[in-house]
Amino acid sequence: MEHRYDPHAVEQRWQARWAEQRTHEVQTDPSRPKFYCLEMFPYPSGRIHMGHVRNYTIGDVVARQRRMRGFNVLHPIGWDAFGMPAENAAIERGAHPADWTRENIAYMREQLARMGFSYDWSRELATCDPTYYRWEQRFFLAMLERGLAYRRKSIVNWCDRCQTVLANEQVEDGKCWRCDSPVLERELEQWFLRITAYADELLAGCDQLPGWPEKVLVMQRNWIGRSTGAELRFPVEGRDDVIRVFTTRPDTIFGATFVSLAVEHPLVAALSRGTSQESAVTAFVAKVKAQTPEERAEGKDGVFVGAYCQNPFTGERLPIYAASFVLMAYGAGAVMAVPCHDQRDFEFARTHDIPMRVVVQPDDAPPLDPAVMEAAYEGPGRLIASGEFDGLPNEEGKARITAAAEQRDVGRAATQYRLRDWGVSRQRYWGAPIPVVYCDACGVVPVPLEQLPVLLPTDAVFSGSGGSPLARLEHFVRTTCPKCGGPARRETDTFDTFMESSWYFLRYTSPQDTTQAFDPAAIRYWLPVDQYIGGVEHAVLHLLYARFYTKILRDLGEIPDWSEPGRTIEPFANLLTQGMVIKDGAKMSKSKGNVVDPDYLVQRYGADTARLFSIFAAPPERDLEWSDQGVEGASRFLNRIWRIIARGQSWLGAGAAKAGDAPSDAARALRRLTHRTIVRVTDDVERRSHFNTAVAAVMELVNGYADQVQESAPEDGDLAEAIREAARTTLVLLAPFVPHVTSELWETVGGSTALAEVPWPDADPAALVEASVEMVVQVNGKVRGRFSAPPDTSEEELLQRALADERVQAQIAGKTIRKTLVVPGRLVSLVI
RNA sequence: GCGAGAGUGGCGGAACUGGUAGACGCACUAGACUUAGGAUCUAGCCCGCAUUAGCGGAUGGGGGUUCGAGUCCCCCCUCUCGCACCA
Repeated sequence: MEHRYDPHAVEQRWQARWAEQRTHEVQTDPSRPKFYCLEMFPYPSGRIHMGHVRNYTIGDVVARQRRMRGFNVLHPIGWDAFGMPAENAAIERGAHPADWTRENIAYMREQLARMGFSYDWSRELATCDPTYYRWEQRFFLAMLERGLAYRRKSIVNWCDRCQTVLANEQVEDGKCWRCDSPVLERELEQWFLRITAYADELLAGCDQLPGWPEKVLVMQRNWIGRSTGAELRFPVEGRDDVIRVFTTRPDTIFGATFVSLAVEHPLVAALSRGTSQESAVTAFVAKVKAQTPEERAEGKDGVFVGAYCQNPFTGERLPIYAASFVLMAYGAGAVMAVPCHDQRDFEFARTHDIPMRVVVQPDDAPPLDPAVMEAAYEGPGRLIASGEFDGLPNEEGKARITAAAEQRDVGRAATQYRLRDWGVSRQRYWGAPIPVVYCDACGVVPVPLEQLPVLLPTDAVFSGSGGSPLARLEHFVRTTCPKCGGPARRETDTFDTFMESSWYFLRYTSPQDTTQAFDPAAIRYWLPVDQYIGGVEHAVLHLLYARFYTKILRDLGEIPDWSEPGRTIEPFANLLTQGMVIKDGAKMSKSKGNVVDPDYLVQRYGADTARLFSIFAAPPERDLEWSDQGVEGASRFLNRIWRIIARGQSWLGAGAAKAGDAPSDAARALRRLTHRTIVRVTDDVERRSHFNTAVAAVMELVNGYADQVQESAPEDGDLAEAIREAARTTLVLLAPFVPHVTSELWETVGGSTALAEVPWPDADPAALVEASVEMVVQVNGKVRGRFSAPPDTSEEELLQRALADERVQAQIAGKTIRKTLVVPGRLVSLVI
């Protein structure tokens, strides 16, 4: 072996061997237990960054450890290859998005290989490949057929910079998730997927994912935003129209004193027409529509529309207002206003001088008086001034009033969701074409299955303006109607790229299949993903879409349902959301100039050091603060192990010495340390996902024997054997973290099989037994002494030994012992 | 405002079910080896007082439960993230 640790030579050697022997390729093999380990696939932006290094190292540790555990481990990689940066590159430097993407993939593939990640490269896929997206086009047609995909004109989020529509999930703080420019509203014909039809199932699934971080589940539940209540109908005075409102508080119907409509509500214009309010309403609507969403959120403006409706329960005449805070997109775009029991209505009523009526009176409180109330009362209580419902607890009132509304045909129970259908049309080139054509005679016509895939043309021109490049390609746009044979035009929008990332993890199970999207047997064997790892930024976007897609593909019959009876199908059993890599307090980014290039790290220290640092510096879910010295420390540790093995190589590799009848204390102690470390590391990796403490435990082990490794073996044969075991265990336990250097050293110590094939060790319970444990003596809760005793010492004896301790004696001298407590194996507690 | 999470040495972080607070690493200090070392090895390293044993204090602040609290309960403060007029 080399005397000096040369990471490059070592890493090249092992990477070449793994590639040559296809070490990490796997087959679907139902005779073996499986483990599907997946990291969120990268966008081929050009080069990998530290976030990738961290994400993929965590995944690789899991994958390699589970392999050693005997699992058949699927650990694939691919490329989320459609998307805007490719198109922007085309606009900026004239590179074709396809070429730009291909070159980036080639480079990043090399980078990942240099990190030593144990992927099954035979399963690599890229979403821009027609052999991939053709299946997506087919899924879409199937959804279309079942009404799960539909087209409608709608107000959409428009990013002017990206020249495209954004999904609700892609609007952050009123800004584009990608480029941060303000999002505008536009009215466009768009394709939607009916994710709202799956709202309840998606919600139910949240309760069946114990392996997910609570934080992510909470975000998903909030995003779906289910609320239950009633839809009530308010007839408009003097017209046939009816205003439908959604309310979660049907119990307060007797307190409704006005009704508010969104400015976009069709009745606003209709009702005000011809009244004295018409001009005021027109002006107000124009003003509100011109406001940005933030401006709109500022105030609680409104105007009387000049008409009245009728409270369906009291028959009372209620004025109708147009109000800025009512959202057309939620519920029916209309609200029944109960000032005394809703804070917004309260404020609105105060400014517009609208009457207020208390209908819920809290128990054990003085009667509420609208004249002196400073805020709406939104808590529980009993109904008052509510006719036949008086005296009911308000929760019961909800049910009773809803039932009554149904009986009188003025309303019904209703559920609302915050979740909107997923708009999937994008006015961009670099995406999967939406497989429909428009025919003047036949309308919207799906492209027949046998004509799939609709290929993305390669000869588009990228100017960055004038809309989608596809729309300007006559040869693409112009086609014939599959139904009538007449002239027709192709859809020129492409799919949102989240369409591709919503099912890639399924395709990995049979990526080369040209006859079907998925091989059911492979899906049944591999799914669900046992461990999914990625950034929290996908908590709602990708992770919600992927869950939705899985359920929809089940319903389309594309995949078998792998879920247990009574549970909903879920793609990812366990989710680990890793934190960001930050430097100088900020996320690494080009614009901040605080980027550390993984290539530089690998060049200077080697991949193993980069891997070790990114694992050791912080627990995975927390942010990792970059530290140059921390990297040095990781490198130093690997060098240290190298030196230790090198020093003892003449005897560390020798065969097992005969164990003596009565091993020395030193030998026994080291064995105990070795096996305790096995327990800790196994638990940290398999159960806790605390990889940083797993590494720390191995460091402690190394500290426990390092100085005993000299050029020749110690005289004590049992100790020599204990050291051999400790050194080998070090390499085995570290193998998932730093696979190259440990593989190399494994050869040095005479490992006969490749380290990656060595079974993960089990601790020997006998070795864990301690000859004696250290006991602590507390006096009034403070540690005053300690002694060693065999673990099976009786409580009385422990107490006697505690009392005999000199320092304890000093503390209790002249005092009365009022209470004693013995916790065997831990401590003796005295109260004086 | 609502929801989730977090506040522990100079720093990253340990302490999983209440039981020796600060593992492991970084930085720092001293020493050894050295022509030299940012290499390596040895020792020290929460704070204060004593410095040889010891004593007192300390996990954002304040209360509480307990023989015993970083850990459990209540109140408050700060930070991070998410959602924010959702009727």
